[in-house]
Formats: sequence, C-alpha cells, structure tokens
Amino acid sequence: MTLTASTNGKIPPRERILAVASDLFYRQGIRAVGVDSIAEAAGTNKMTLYRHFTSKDELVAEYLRRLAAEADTFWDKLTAAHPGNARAQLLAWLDSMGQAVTRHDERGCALANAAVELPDKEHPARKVIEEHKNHQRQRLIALCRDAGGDEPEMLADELFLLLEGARVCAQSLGPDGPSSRLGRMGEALMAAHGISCLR
Amino acid sequence: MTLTASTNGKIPPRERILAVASDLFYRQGIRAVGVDSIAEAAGTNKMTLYRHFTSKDELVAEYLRRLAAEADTFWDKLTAAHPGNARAQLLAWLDSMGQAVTRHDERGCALANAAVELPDKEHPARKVIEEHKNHQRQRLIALCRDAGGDEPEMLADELFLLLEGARVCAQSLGPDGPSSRLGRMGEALMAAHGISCLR
DNA sequence: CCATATAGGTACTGACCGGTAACACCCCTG
DNA sequence: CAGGGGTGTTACCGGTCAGTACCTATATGG
Repeated sequence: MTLTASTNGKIPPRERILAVASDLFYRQGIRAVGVDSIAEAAGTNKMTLYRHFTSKDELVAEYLRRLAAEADTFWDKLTAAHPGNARAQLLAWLDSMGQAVTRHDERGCALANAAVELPDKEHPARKVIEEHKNHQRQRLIALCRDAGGDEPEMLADELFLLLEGARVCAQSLGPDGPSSRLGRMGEALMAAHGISCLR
Repeated sequence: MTLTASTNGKIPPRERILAVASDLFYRQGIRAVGVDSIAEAAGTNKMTLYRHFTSKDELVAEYLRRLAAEADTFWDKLTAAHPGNARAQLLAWLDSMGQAVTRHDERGCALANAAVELPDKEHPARKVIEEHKNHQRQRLIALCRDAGGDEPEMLADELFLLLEGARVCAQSLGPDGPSSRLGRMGEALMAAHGISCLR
C-alpha cells in the first residue's frame, strides 16, 4: 500500500514499525504522529504494533534508545579509525558533526528534540535522553583529556554546547546560518586550549 | 474557577488568553495544550478565544510575537544601561543569559522550542521564529563589532550558538550541567577575540 | 498433519482535537 | 430608554487520538 510497505520483504513487523516510526517522529515531531499512521506506513496495523510495544510512549523510548545506540556505535568507529590518537579522533568527530549539521534535512538532535516535546519528567523517554546526553558528554570529556589540552572538561563542555546549539539553530536559521561555522569554531576552541588542529 | 481566573480584575479577555497560553505553551509544549484548556484557565471560553484569534496557529504565532518583542525590549534596556559602552553591554548580556539558563523552571528558548515542535514550513509561527532569530543574531553581531574585538561576526555566532546550546542542554542535563558554565565560556571567547572581561 | 505462535483485519471504545452555530446576557453609549 | 458590541453558555460538528476485543489467516516446527 504505502511506499515503505514495498520494503516489506522479510523484515519482521517490529523492525518495520521502528524504522517507520523513527522517520516520522524525526521529520514531523513525536506528538504530531499518531500510532495509526505509523502502523499504516509500516504496512501493518495497530494491533500488531501494540503486540510489540506496550504503548506509544514505550515506542518513543525505544526509538530514542536505538538512536542512542547508533550514536554510540559511531563513536566506537571513530575511536577505531584513529587508534590511540585522541587528537585525530576529536578532529574527526568535529568534522562529522560539522557535516551533519549542514545537511538539508537536518532537524537537529532527535534526543534533544524529544526533550523539548516531552517535558513530563515521568515520560519513559526522559531517562533515555538524560542518560544518553550524559554519556556523550563523558565520552567527549575523556577525549579532550586524552588529546592533552588544558582544561579538558571546559573544552568538552564548550564543544558540547556549541554542537547542541548548532543543531537547534539549524532548525530556525537553516543549515547555512551560524551552524555552518561549527567546524571552524570547534577548531578555534581546540587551539585555544592548546590542541593543534593541523592535519 | 481556575487559579489564573482570580486575576481577572479588569484585564480584557484577549490579554488573559495570551498570558495563560504563554504559560501553558512554554511549560507543557504547544501541541500538548488544547484550546479548551487555555480558555478555561483564562476564565473564559472557546468562543471568546476564537473571536480574538482566527485559529490556534494564529494564537501560537501571537504568543511568539510577544516573546520576541519582550526580548527586543530587554536588549534596548541593556543598551540604555550602558550607553556607548558596547563591551559593558556585551558583558551584561552574557551575565543575564548565564543567569536565565540556570533557572530551575528553564525550558529553553520558547522560539527555538516552537521550531522543534512545528516543523511545517507553512506554519505562521515559522516566520516569526526565523525573523526573530535573525534579528537577535544581527544585534549580537553589531554589539561584538562595536565592542572592538577581532572577527566580530565569528565571535557573535560563537556566542549565539553557545547560548542556543546552553538553553537546549538545560532541558536534558538540567541547569547544573554544562549550561551552568555559559558565563565563563562566553568570557573566554571574548578574551580570545581580544575583548577584555575585567570589570 | 496438527498445534501453536505470530500476524493481519475490522470494528469498536471513550476521550479529546480544533472550530462553529445559536442564543442569552450585560454594560456602555447615544 | 433603545440599541449594539463584546462576552458568556451550551451544544454540537467531523475528525483523530491512544488503546482494545475478537476473529481469521498463515507459517513454522513437532
């Protein structure tokens, strides 16, 4: 029926639902997407959806859990690509973020967006968001420390906030606004903390 | 009936509706708040609401317009408080933002949050958001230029993204996370661009 | 070949959504 | 006093929300 239903080869419904939900939640917003439309776009129905997820809130939490895991895998790849070279890892991370932020379909960090959409502290997604953001921050701090600059925690938080800002800014001023300068800003900050950015 | 209805002295319904809507939209999110609950909390009813606002979308746009105007007034006061002294204005701005970001009821920038909640480019709120963010950025650029640092546009965008990041980060990691360091980060950036931060 | 598990289909619930129609009211002004 | 604009009240519209009951179809594995 729907576009995505054609990719229904042997992928089990749970995966199809999650894939479709991820796309819709990210592009249109969590509250804007109903479970009916998710089920339909996944080429299944609401009953099957509720057999795999106890509630929409749980589906949202799982959607965010997947993204958090993907982000973590991305960090692992970054580490493996420049083994033992924290400075190179940091530069590669910055470069990737700079590119991601200027993509035209960029709608910011799905986790951060979810935090905006779901202010209720009891929502199951809140724990996922908080833990992931904390985890990312800690990895960044460790990276800055290993890269050998002074005040590594300060540098890490600067880069963290800068990225967070660039991703949200891209949604209001577009990918060609201040967000497009994220890479250069990050390098300037690294330099200011005594980490060379020469390749 | 409701708490806010007690402040119903001589304030016309349009103002009451806007005040209540601002509070609810900001705290709970735009999509999470229905027009019925706004009308009820404003001590009036849906009909009166629709006599003053053609649609919920228009009410949302007006809510954001008010906030944008308030922010502009705040800038004007800042300018008047330190006439002719751009450096002092910049420091005062930074100080205010640092304080705002660590407030416990902080839920970030209402305009930026609205951009997250309303991805539809046709929504009347989008224009308000885009214009306001652009305007704020330009004011910040002018201020950095007047303060006499080198690369004023770069500094302004750095501060801009840092603030945007701090406000969104406060929603995931709380007011005591990286956001609490906004002030010091901003001063470091100013110093890096050759603007003294001594009082 | 049968049993069980998983998936699809349909129809439904009760609540809420944004938005409107019709009518009574009250206060201010002419 | 008459009139009218702004307000309040109630009931309603069609649509959508999250979530469920019940039944059928298919596929897999003993």
